[in-house]
Amino acid sequence: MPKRLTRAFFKRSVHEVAPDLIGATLLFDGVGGRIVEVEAYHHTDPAAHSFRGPTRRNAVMFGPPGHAYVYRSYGIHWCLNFVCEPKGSASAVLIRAIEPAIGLPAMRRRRGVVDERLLCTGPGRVCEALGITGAQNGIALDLPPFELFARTRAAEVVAGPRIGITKAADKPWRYGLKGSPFLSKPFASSV
DNA sequence: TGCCCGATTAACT
DNA sequence: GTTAATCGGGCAA
Repeated sequence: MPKRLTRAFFKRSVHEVAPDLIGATLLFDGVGGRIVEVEAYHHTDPAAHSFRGPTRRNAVMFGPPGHAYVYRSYGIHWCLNFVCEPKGSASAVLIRAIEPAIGLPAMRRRRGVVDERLLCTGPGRVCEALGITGAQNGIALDLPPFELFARTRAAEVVAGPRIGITKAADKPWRYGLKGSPFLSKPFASSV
């Protein structure tokens, strides 16, 4: 049986937690799969929502680690983050893609597509497939309906520049499972 | 207050 | 390749 991730797992820098999440299993209300792509947003990072201080939207980022930060992107989509580091540091990991494994019918119904590669490849798609909305903003990651399990085997993690940002776009803070067909975009570097 | 832009996606030409 | 959908935050006026 895989080991559950506790709140202590998130009491570290996003730059440690983010690569460790690759290969971990994320379930929401019994639906989900392995995390194959994430991005780290440190509070000193100009691209992070928390960079300019607390607002009503990003308040959860300034709270305790091990909780979900869910925000609306482009006024349309929901994006799921895991808050990291000691309380107040305001750093988080964006969940960008999942390999669908459990609850495929529910994901297909919510997404309105059949192709597995279109179910959870992208931050907005992950939330739609799992049924996550702003209603889940601030809830704990170690309690239902969330279930998180550590990876059972070592994962080959690749890193590269983050997607869809203009500030600090050169920083290689996007992490992925090497060779996964469920990445939202391929990683440039091989080997 | 008003205007521009953004951690996106799907549906166009 | 481009563009619409749609809203919170930052910043100028």
